[in-house]
Amino acid sequence: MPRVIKHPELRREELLDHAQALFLTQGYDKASLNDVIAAAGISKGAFYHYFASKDALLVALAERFARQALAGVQDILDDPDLDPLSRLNGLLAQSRRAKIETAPEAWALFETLFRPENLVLFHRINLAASASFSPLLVKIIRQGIEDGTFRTFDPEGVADIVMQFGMATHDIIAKAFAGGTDADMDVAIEALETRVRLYEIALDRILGLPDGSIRIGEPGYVRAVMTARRRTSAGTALSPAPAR
Amino acid sequence: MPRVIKHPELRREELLDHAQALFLTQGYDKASLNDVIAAAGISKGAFYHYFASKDALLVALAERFARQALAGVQDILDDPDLDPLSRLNGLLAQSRRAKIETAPEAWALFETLFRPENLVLFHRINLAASASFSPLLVKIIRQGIEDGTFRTFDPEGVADIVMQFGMATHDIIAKAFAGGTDADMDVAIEALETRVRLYEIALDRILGLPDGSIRIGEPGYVRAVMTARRRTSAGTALSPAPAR
DNA sequence: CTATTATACCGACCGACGGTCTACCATTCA
DNA sequence: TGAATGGTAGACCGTCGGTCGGTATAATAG
Repeated sequence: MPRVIKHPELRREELLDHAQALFLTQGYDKASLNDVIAAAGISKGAFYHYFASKDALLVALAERFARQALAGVQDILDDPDLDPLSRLNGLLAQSRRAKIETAPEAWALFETLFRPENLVLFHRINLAASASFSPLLVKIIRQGIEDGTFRTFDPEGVADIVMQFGMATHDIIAKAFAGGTDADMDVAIEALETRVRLYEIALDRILGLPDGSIRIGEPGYVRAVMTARRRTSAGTALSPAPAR
Repeated sequence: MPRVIKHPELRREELLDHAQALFLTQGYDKASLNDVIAAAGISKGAFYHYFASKDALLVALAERFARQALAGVQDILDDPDLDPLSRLNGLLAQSRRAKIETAPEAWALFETLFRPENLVLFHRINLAASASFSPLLVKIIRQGIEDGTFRTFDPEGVADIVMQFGMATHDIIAKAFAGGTDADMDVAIEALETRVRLYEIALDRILGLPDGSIRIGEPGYVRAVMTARRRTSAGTALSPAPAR
């Protein structure tokens, strides 16, 4: 193997890129370190120069995901004109938009992330995301309580519920696409649509808001987005490698 | 090694017992098949006579857990005199009671189950439990809607939320005990107490009930149980094996 | 009471895994 | 020019989940 020397940060990012592709397509356990280093065109020694273990690679990957997700909502966080309810709605809607509408690979990513073989990876991302987002949610909720918009005695608890609902929604989205036929998917979309409505109303009531205040997405939004996706990107999803 | 022949069902249960102990103390990944068969005093060949893979062992274990949990609430399910709200409350309270108050090993189990190394095992149990319990919850909620007690348009969604809340509570309980000092734990208990109250109110409102209808446990219940636990069973928890 | 088949069990063995280690090459700075 | 440094290579190690050929016991049939 020829010896190629690259800028360390570039190497690191490359490793994360290849690890991401392999972990998502094959799962964390099934994708071996040898696969990763082969894809990156690098030796074992070089790998262990950058990461202490396979697990450390996973953690770094999860952190990168969380960082990217945070960057995606930074504008909403920074906007000084937003009241707490609008900011919360913006966050909820954006988290949906970012993962469904934007970069095709981001969608493929979420479609893939909920497969059982990616449980560990998903959990790590979840941890990293919770660590980043929960404090922000708590802050928003606290502001809402102060200015009288929200009414609750447990901001942290509500923030957790918001995160849970968000994750549950993604889970359902993934399952909707996992189903085979178009008819299956229509059923799944319908279920998702009502589920999102339930989450909206649940959050309204938990936060002491009038029904209809929390808007994760307009009614019909999910169906519109997903049928659009279905048209434009059939086969875009990351698929498991055919053989090993 | 002498050849000992046992009744197949007994052997199978024994294998599950040893697997349970090892998976919980060391985690599914860290506990090797060799550990399991050594503990069970059995050969590799014998193991693969009973289970197709290590994963199959995990699935069987998860199913056994779910079966036991279901058995623990069978009386509430069967009681013909319970109205939907009482039945739901009974289920919620019992799920807490069973796992906190009863058999010491059951408690140690739940304390252990939330450790990161048991993620996979936990997830499998969760799946099995959801499969068993969700339909029952849905049925109860449907009845409540029919007789006018509950008001919601998505019984399945509400059932999911109930399960989520239940699991989240266990998570918090485990963390409360994981903390080191007594002061840490007092804080954790307080947090758990308010969190349970939040879940109660959230479910009230999601189900269109007056606040205070859902009772997961009396106020102060968590503190009482956990301090009792702390006195009687310090060190009962399953601890990781010291070395390998 | 055999003969035969089915069942429970054994343990050597396999390829692949994550991880370690030594050697070595390329650059930098003395 | 040469020593030090940090990135890189790949042989190697112990262990893992899983396979396989075989053996002992139990069950059934003739």
